[in-house]
Amino acid sequence: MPKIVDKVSKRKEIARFAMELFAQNGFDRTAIREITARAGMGKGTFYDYFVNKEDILSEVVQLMFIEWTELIISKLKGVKDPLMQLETLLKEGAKLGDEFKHLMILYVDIWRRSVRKKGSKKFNRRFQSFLLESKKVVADIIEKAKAQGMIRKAVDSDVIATTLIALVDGLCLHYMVLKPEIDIDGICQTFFDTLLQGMKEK
Amino acid sequence: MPKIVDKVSKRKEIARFAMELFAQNGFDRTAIREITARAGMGKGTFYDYFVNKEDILSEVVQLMFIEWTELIISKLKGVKDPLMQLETLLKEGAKLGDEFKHLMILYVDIWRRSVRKKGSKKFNRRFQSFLLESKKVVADIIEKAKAQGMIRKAVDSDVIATTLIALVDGLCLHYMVLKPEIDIDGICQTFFDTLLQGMKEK
Amino acid sequence: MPKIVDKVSKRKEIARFAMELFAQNGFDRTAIREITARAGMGKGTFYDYFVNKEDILSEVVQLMFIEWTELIISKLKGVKDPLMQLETLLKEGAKLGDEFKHLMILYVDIWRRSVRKKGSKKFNRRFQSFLLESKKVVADIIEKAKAQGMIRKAVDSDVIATTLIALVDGLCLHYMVLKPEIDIDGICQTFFDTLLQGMKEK
Amino acid sequence: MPKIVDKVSKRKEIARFAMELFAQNGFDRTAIREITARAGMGKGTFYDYFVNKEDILSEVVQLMFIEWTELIISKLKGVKDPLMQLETLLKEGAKLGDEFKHLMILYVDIWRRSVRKKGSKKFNRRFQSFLLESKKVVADIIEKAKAQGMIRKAVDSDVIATTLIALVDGLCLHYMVLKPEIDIDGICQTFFDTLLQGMKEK
DNA sequence: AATGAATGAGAATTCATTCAT
DNA sequence: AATGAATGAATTCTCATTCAT
Repeated sequence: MPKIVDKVSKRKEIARFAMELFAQNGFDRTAIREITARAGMGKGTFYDYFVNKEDILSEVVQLMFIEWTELIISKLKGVKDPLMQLETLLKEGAKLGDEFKHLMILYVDIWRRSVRKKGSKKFNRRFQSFLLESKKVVADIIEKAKAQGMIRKAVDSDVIATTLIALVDGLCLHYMVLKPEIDIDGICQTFFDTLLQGMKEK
Repeated sequence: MPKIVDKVSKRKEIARFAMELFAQNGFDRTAIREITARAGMGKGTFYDYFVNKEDILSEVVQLMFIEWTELIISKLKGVKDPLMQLETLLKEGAKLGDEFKHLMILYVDIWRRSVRKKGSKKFNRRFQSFLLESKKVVADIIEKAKAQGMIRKAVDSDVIATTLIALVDGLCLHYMVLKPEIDIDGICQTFFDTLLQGMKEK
Repeated sequence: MPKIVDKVSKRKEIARFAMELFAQNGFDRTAIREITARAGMGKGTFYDYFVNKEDILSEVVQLMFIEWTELIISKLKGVKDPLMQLETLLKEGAKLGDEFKHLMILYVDIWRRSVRKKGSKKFNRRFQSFLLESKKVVADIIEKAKAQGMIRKAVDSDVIATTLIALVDGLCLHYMVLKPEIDIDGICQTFFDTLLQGMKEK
Repeated sequence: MPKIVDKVSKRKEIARFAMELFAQNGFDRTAIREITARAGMGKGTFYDYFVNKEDILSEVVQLMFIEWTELIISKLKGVKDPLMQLETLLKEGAKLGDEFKHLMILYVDIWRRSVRKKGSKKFNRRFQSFLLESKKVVADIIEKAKAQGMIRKAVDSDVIATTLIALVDGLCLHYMVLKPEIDIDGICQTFFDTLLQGMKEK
């Protein structure tokens, strides 16, 4: 009997190495050879765990999703007030590309693939789930704020969640490119105050 | 020095063909041969106008900027009320990837390159200018709204402009990936109303 | 030594699965993994029964020989007259590639290997036996025709058998490639009549 | 202006090198690298002349056709009597694999590809033309024999030509595999005499 | 005896870039 | 100035075979 390998966990293990490389050089510019070399295995073994290069992306997306979520959760840890949570999310989210540039590079790569509709079914499905779940997390926070009477009941939590999430992504991108010329904290603070004003009970 | 002028305009001419191809297939997946073939010239001639493949990107960014700006201007044409202009900008901007998917593909490609800091100096400078100028256009509209007493004087037009621009980019991306599951018009409308509420005189 | 017997019969069993695959995709394009998968065994086990990939070919040749022979016998079943048997052999043989294309693909693959002298000793020996035995079957029919006074005693049954067998193979090939443009039945009929004329008592 | 190359003649030149290699090792077992190495050029240059590996086969088939035809013509040169020509054709044809084993190996490779219908349109068309033209040459000789009253007018020259060509191919194959055990000259002589008997005026 | 994990040589193909003309 | 012929490094992927368990 040969050594029995947990294919699922080895997939994840390889994907973790791949993620590092994709983050550094992008998906297209990372060769299978590099991935397997870093994982300390033979080139051919890759294909025992992934049907082709594309296949590893969906695994990496899942990994990034987990990493991303853990990051956000750690940022929100200790913040109790729902409104403060939203503000933190915006501020910290916008700066994510600063602290975790490698993740951001991978993230944009994924956006690019997804926009071009080049990815596999599995890849696209996973990425969409990621986006939708992120939105749900934010919507839940807004609902809590509503429940605590901090903002109007009429506020559409889904709409605000969608826009906040999109805004975080947008700011993240802009901040990365314009970094020194932008006071990201001030911008987030001021904008959030203005939006909050609009969400409060008149 | 008429020869110099020729070089410059030929650069632009070639870049226009390149832009079409980059928009279709992305930068990496477009071969020099394809560009020169479409431009009706020999493959080697490319290197008389660009030092390498990377070099053509900065030219293309400028072109995209012009195209992009003209697009936005045409969308805003006829809209007189500054607030309506902002709303239109948001709504139409978010849907740009729908109507002009090819431009969007190119746009994300450029974001990717820029975030990775892989581009040339010239390329990055041009892209930054593009972002800053876009923001300025929006800020001017907000200033007009302030001048007409539609919103509070205290509103920071630069901050709101920055966030709106970033939001447009973010929504654009999300919309492209989640298209069928998102009521983009409704979202933009509701969000803008809320934000506006926060910007109005109490 | 029951184990020995097991090995032999398992060889044949595996070879039967291999034959199907070789017939479909050719020897070179069939992977060991496909064979073992279809045989419901582990990939490594293959090498407990065959020294290498080449080794399975000789087993397959033998199998094909049996299949082939059964096919011919079934075609001749019911035909009593030796001359009619020869005619049937020619007609049906030439059309074999039509009805049993998969066998034909395998057959040509084997010819190719044999002509190139790339095969193992065992493989070549088996293939030669196959050809010689086929000839013998035909020669026997001719002898019967001679015995019944249908053709001249002077006819060299070995020569005619050799040429008829070769002709069947040749026609089979040509028919497969030129199929729609060839009236194979008419050709066989006319040719056989002419040859028969030459074999009959003057 | 760069060096101007006659693409058509260079194609043929490369194909000639390829033919040698295909003849030795078969199409599948010949790497592009080997072809270009023998042709004294870089690996990439191959694709300036052929769209892919398959593409060179049709060129090689044409080459083989020419070589084959010249061979047959040289064999028939000096033979005036049409019947003798047919006999020569049969005898020499059957032995072709002996003298020109390399061509034969290539020939069987081509048969294999054609039977499997794996080849490109161009390849298949060329091979079919080759077969049909060969048949026509033989049919013409038979017509001449008829014209000179050597055989019955009623003989169907097309049918006999088709079978003779097929027989040559079949014998060639059998002879290559069974060589030492076969008196090919005797077989051809005897068979042809018998067939001739059937074709003569009663 | 049986197995499947691991391997790496080797295949076809692409393409930015150079350079002789 | 313009060109296209030539190149070779690099890429993805396949698969017969080995071997530890």
